[in-house]
Formats: sequence, C-alpha cells, structure tokens
Amino acid sequence: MSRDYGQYCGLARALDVVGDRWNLLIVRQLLLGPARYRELRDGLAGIATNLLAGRLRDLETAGVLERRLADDGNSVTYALTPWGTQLREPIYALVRWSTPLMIPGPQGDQFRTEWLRLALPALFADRAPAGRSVTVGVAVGGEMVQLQTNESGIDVGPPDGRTLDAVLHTEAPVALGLAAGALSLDDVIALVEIDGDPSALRMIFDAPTASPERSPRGQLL
Amino acid sequence: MSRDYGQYCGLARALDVVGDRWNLLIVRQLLLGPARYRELRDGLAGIATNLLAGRLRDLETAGVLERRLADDGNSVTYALTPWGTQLREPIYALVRWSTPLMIPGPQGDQFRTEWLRLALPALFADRAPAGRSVTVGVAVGGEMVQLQTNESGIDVGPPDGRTLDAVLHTEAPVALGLAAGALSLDDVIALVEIDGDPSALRMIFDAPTASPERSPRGQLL
DNA sequence: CCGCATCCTCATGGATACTG
DNA sequence: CAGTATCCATGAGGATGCGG
Repeated sequence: MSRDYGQYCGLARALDVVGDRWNLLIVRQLLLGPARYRELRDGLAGIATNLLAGRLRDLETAGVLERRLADDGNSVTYALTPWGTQLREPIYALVRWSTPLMIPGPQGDQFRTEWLRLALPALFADRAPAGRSVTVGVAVGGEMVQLQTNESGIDVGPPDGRTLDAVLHTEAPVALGLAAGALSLDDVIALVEIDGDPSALRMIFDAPTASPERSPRGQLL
Repeated sequence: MSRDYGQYCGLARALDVVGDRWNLLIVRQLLLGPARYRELRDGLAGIATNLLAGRLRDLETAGVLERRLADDGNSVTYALTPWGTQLREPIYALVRWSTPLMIPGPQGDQFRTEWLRLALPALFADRAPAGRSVTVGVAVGGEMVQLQTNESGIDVGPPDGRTLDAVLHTEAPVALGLAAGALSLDDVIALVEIDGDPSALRMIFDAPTASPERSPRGQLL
C-alpha cells in the first residue's frame, strides 16, 4: 500500500492519505482525544509497533495529526490537527453504514466501551429531541456511558452522577444492536425501561416532536 | 490485507468490508451506474486484473454489489445493492474532506470527467438555492457537465440542451479547484461569468437566501 | 474480443526481539 | 515507555494464458 492511486479524484486522494490499513482506526482513537503511543497501541489490538510508528509518521507528514509535548514536558502526545478532526464526518458516515454489520453482535471481536463515544453520536446526531434535555445511560459490561442531549446533538461521556432518564434497552433502535450486542445479554448490567415501557426510548430518539413523560426517577439498577 | 480487525466497532467492521485497497474506488465507479468488467478496469487504471476480479467477488459476497446479466443476456454487469448504494454518503464525506488535497491540481494524475458527477454533488449537495431553479455548466477539456438544481440538491449529468444560467468560473468556490484544476486553464473551453460578475456564482451557491438576478441569456461561449 | 485465472516478483503487513 | 530492527508471511502489480 501507501502507493498513490494517481487519480485526480477527491476520493482517491483522500484514500492516498487515510486509505492505508490502520490509518482510519488511528484517527478514530484520536477523535476520542489526544493519546500517547501506548494508549493508541492499546486501542488498536494487533497492530505491529513498527507499523504504528510508521503510520503516525505518515499521518503527521500529511497534516492529519501532530506530535505534542505532554504535560510532563518530555513525553509525546498525538493529537489531530483541525483538518484531521474533520475526518469525524466521513467516519461517522461509515459507522452509520456499518449498522447491518453490527447487528449480529461481537462474535468474539474485541470491544471497548470508549468506541461507543464515537458510535452513538454517529447514530444519533441530529436526532436529539428539540428543546428537551434527556440523559440516558448505556450500561455495558459493568461500565456506564452517559448520553446527554444538547442543542447541537448528543454528548457522550462518563456518568456525571445526575439522575438518568433511562438506560438503553435491548429492544430500542439501532443503538442496542450496539450496546446490548456489544456483550452477551448477561453482561449488560442494567436494562431499565422508561416507566416500564420499552417503546418510550424509541419515542425519545425517533419522535422529537412528541413529548413523552420524563421519568422522574429513572435509575440504574 | 483482507484480514479482519477483530474489533466490535462500526468503523472497523465497515473497513473489514470496504477498507481493502481499491474497494471504495470500485464502489465509486458503480455509483456512477452499473458497469461491465472492462469499464471498471478502465476507470481504475493500475489495478491488476486478478485483483479486480477478486475484489468484485469479495464485495459481492459481502452484499455490496451484485452481478447481473447484461441486456445481451450472456455478459455480466456489476451493480451496487441498496446497501452498497448507501456508501454514497461516506464517500461524499471523504470527497469533501479531500478538498485541500485537490487544490494543487492534478499534477500528472489521471482525470476523468465522470468523476465530477460524484465530486460536484458531494460538494454542493444541500447548498442549492431554495425555491429557485438554476442550471450551471462545468466545461472541462471539451466535455460539458451540467448541474441542475432540484428540491433535494443538485443533479449532475450531460447537458440537455437547455440554456445555462452560467458556466463555472475559476474564481468560484471549491468546485473550481476541481473543475478548472482538473485540466490546465487552457483546456477549460468556456469561462463565462454571470453578467460579467465573477462573484455571482458564489452567491448562487453560498447565499440561498439572497436573490441575485438570473441571467436571461447565460450562454456557453 | 471480454472476463477472468495463473505465475512470478517485489513491496507491505505481521510478529517478535531489541535498544535508547 | 516509545519506538527501531529483523525476519517471515501475505498481498499488490504486471505479464501472460486460456476458455467462451
């Protein structure tokens, strides 16, 4: 690889830069925030160390990412450039396209909760209910991810202690192919329905104009 | 390549299917319409014949494309499945991301006018002026591509003989990094400004609320 | 001719050991 | 810890062959 396609076409030139194996996954990791070499290696199980080092050099040369001095002053941190950050949209689009591939579940593949911080906004961006604030938790394998709606979409991060309106239920739309499928059902530690109605969550995400009752005490199990 | 990443992540699974070299370029060609083996080969200069055959098999197995019997009944035509067609969005997003890479011009790379039928909608979709009908021509290397606004965006195709409102000018926004940069300026056969004002075209695309005068007789040179 | 399959060579990726 | 060096396996590129 790494050989150019030699075509004056936007797609071909984009792939000249990020089309090599591992490259987009490296960008994925950095979209979650700047990272050290070791953190990248952990999030990219199976990558050879020489490959990772080479790819980081390539992507730096291309202007997708940059090396920064970490806080301690002598170690290096990798971070996306503004242009590199703009890969968020193509990556989100690929994540949306991949949903049929996610339905069957992990089937032995590695899973990291942090990836939900990419997948869930990709699936639900622009689908947040207008004018209402909703906080939803996704509980997977003992770890909790919290979705908080805002004006422009959905923030995803660790739980901040506020009361949840709901925890994602397996019968909910696509996210659950993701969240519940991520691990076996037994691993999903909390399956809470909003006021006992599994369709309520779907309403929250799919019908922004509708106004279902907010659960006043939606709690984690 | 072709080895799975082994990650339960939408991006990784998407790349398991379309991440191999050439795959997205094959999809690009098929987004322009169903094609024969030979046509694909022509649009993918440099691909080895066995590779193309192998990739087509892979993508068929994955459900991205399908073989169809051509009109003559005994030759084969390749066409995207509905799911494969949905790769349009990720590809458009990558095309938009690539604009900085297109600005320097072709620099010896191959260019095919048909690629504009992908690039221009990618760049201008959802930017068509609301409520007005605009027909613009892009003239490159003796070939004319016509953009016709409609309700949902922009149609791109061969000229249909109707009067053009304008022909894309080199100083216009991104499209001209593309259209004029695609070949040397000498090859661009028509550079027409709307009523002599090079900024008018930019207004058409960038300011849908504005209402510049339509050129009553915008013509090709 | 078109639509591939085979064969060969070389660049690239993968795994692991090693080093500043 | 953050890479580099090394070696082997695999995939890409190119030429050619072959059946329909």
